[in-house]
Amino acid sequence: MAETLTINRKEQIMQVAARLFKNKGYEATSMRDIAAELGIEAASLYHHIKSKEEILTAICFDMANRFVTALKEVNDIYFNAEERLRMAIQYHVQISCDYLDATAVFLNEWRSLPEPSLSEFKKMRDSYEKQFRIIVKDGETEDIFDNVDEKFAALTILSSVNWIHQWYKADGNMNPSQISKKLADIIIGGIRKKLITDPHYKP
Amino acid sequence: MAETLTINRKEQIMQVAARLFKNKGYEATSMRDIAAELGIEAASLYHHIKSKEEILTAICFDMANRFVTALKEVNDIYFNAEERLRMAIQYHVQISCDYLDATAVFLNEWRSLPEPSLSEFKKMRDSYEKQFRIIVKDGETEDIFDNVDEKFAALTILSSVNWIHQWYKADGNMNPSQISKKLADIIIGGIRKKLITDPHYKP
DNA sequence: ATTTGCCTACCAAACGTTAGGTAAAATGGC
DNA sequence: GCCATTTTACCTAACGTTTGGTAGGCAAAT
Repeated sequence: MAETLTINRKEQIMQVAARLFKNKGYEATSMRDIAAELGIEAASLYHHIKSKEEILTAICFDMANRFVTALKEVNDIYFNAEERLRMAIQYHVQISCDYLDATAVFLNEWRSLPEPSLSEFKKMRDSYEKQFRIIVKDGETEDIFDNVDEKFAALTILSSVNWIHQWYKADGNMNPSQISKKLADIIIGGIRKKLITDPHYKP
Repeated sequence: MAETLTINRKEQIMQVAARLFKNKGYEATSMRDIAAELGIEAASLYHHIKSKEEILTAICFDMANRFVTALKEVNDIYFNAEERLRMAIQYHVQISCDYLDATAVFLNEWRSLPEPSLSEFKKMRDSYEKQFRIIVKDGETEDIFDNVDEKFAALTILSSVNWIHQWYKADGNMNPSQISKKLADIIIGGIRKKLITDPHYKP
């Protein structure tokens, strides 16, 4: 979550919670843990938030909306499949790096969402994944991508980008733009149509 | 875990626990949950196992050893980097599919391991990842792989194979061998050296 | 005077686990 | 095969601790 000069207590709670949820897991993080990080008592958190579940729900749906909105933008601005895929990966990587903690929570802790949020979340996630499938399918139609199983390709793409929260460091030697370019190169290189004149190519 | 005709109670506990840990998470799964699945009382579990943590530790280290052993075999049997990488992916995929529940626990629940198991686990995991890096590096030396950042490539490879537990179904339309071949094709296709005669290639 | 944001005290429920007991199964001697 | 003894695998009851959360109070800020 983006840093501002002064943030209110609720926002502090969300940020600390996201960090602790990422590192320990939602279930293993107590309200007393969160409060201690903020230098207050657990009961005081309830002045600002309704419940522990409210925190998790907010983090997960905030991230879901970011990813969905970014992908919509990609589809609105770009037209050919390779560009869309590159940009989709780039946006996804950028958001993941900008919101590392919340992304980790989004990816790993949704199982603890209460119903009906859980079902709703799964729908959003499935819809997001389907968009990647459509892009791959369009690439095949445009004769630029191999005839891969587009569900498989989409899952592979998403799985490779969804691990960044485990190793990315803002002060590391790769920035989000470089990461997304390298990732896109590998993935797109892997699903792009090959010519038989390529002596390294084995069908 | 492989199915045998009759398994003892301890093995039943491990299997049920792995399934529940995968679906609900370790922390959110109580001993009463596990016992209920087996039709007994939670206190009865302690006749067969020492503690909840013992279950998690056993699952995680059992899987770690499987992956490590398989990779060692790959390195002993195969010699060129592409073959090693293909086989490493194949073994990894096969094990993941054979032990879906335990793999998910291995990948997602290690954070709850007690010390010193946690530190030991991280070492094993880092060592396993380093082996993938060596394979990629060797491929560059053999002039078959692009000059990619081998840490990045290894992480990308592992991230793409480590999502299978989320969507693989034994009765689906792809078996582990097909999955590993497709995955290896995409990944290796993505990191393989390209010729400038390839008209689709943009440096 | 009212609002805000914290505190302390407390609650009911849930947790992993221990201890003692008992019935059924297994074992070994005859 | 029978029987006494031992072992096994469960049960109930209970423990100490932790959890998410409520309620009332108070001091500082508005």
